[in-house]
Amino acid sequence: MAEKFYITTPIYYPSNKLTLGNCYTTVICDAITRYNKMLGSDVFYLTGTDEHGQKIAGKAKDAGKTEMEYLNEIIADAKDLWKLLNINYDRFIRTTDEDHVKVAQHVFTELYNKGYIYKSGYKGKYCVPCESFWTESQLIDGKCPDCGRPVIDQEEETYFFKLSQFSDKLLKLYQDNPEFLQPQSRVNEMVNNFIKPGLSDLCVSRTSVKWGIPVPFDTNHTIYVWIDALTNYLTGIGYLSDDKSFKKWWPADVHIIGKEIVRFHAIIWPAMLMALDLPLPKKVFGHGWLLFGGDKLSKSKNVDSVECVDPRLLAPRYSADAVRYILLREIPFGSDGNYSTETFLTRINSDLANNYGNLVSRTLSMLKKYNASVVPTARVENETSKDLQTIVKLEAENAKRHMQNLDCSKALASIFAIFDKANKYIEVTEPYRLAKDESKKAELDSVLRNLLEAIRIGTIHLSAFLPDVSTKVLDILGVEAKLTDDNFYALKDGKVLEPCPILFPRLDIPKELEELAKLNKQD
RNA sequence: CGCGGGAUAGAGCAGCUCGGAAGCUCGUCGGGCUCAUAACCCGAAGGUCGCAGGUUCAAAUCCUGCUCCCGCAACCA
Repeated sequence: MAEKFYITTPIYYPSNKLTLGNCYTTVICDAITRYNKMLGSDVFYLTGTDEHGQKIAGKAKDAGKTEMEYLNEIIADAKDLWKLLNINYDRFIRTTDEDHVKVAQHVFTELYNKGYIYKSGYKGKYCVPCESFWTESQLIDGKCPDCGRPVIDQEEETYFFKLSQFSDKLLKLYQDNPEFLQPQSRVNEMVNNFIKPGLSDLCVSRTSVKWGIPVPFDTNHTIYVWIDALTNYLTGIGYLSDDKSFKKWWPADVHIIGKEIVRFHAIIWPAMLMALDLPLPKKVFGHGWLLFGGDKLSKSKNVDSVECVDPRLLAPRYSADAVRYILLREIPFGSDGNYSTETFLTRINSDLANNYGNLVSRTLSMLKKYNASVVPTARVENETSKDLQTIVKLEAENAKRHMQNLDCSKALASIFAIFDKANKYIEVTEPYRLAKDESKKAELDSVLRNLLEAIRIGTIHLSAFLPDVSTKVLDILGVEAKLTDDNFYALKDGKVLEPCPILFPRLDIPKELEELAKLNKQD
């Protein structure tokens, strides 16, 4: 019986088109999904969008559209983007989906009936034109941080969730389950910043925000973001609508999120689930950010004007695999990482074109020249071949181990160590020299065979990360993307291999930078 | 003293838990090879490991103080 694995991205806020930063989380989850499937797990991958709130309503109004008109356009773009990047999600959930509205309302009512939600008042600084509440600390020079206009004291009737009751339970959760929130530093942050000082009750409804899900028993209120957004993880797998599915998938195995929303997922979300008597997710992982020249890539900052970071432009030009690769490889998992177009292009050249692409190319080329493209059967074992096999197996194991820790970056480093070793193996064995001596034919065949097997094993692992190129190579080799046993010789003896096209053309980086800058200006 | 993270070769990072000859990738320079996508392989240059003290036979690694950068700071995802 296959093990189940339920993984989620956050639901993104579509106040603008999704960014490369959103792609980061989504691609990571996709790679983890594919890898786990390859290991034989039964995986459910949920992603989607959080579509309510003041900002969306305002954006739609500015564009002269209804909320749904506005949202449908952005969501269509998001889905196109995921298609472009080969994202294999199982469901794209929208908080405006009918089943989700029911879940959010059900959860709100349930919490109310259980006595975890009560009605009270919320006092705060209010900006009338923006229709937004702000805290004292958010104000800039005592004025609205959004529009810079003066704010007034205002009280609003709201419902509160008794978050304050959960401090001890959350502390115990972290203590009993060190795996629950990762990386570990995030736990300290939560405990020191929020739990130790004491949790306050949480405002869970608004009367001032109209674009939202109505509180079912008090329709003057809309359900505020927390209950609306977080419960998507329940809706996505059939809570209330498909009991069998829900029982199969819940609890989530991991919520992959950005570090900016750790608080919601590590404090509010488990508290809500405890109140509902539902099992808690097994793990919440708060990853770092894609930094762009030291800044966070955000929807509000106009980084596009500085450099091209639009995946919609990069993926068609350099392949989805290349975009996936830079995201998965360059940022150490759990920390922030720097992104720049130059790094991106350099990685394509050095890792994808030179290391991997060229390895495949030179191997198949030698196979064609020296053995008529036929997979050789000879197996002359010696120290060199054993060394290659040892490293390949070791790094394959390392990749697997890193993926158990969700660390795509390190897993890819291990996989590329396989290709690196194969390139060195060619240097040591000098097949082109063996080819000149007919008495060395068996040795030559053996070298070619070992190279093909190393490529096969590395590429199988790679297929979770770079599905397009891996499929191409594995098709040529005639094997499936399955992590099987440790057998080094799995290719079919005597199979004739088709020639391989250039997998990643080498780029002229200065020229590409120039062209990208031009394309960028046109937008 | 609000909390957390960071400061290591031109760039990006690892090493710090459990002190013991400073490592990886890219770039630069030199050499080799020729199967390959001017690719591949080998070698070299380049660092007072943020600053100042302390512990120790020995500190990037432990302790103390300081400087600078980034994020969070409760209802802004």
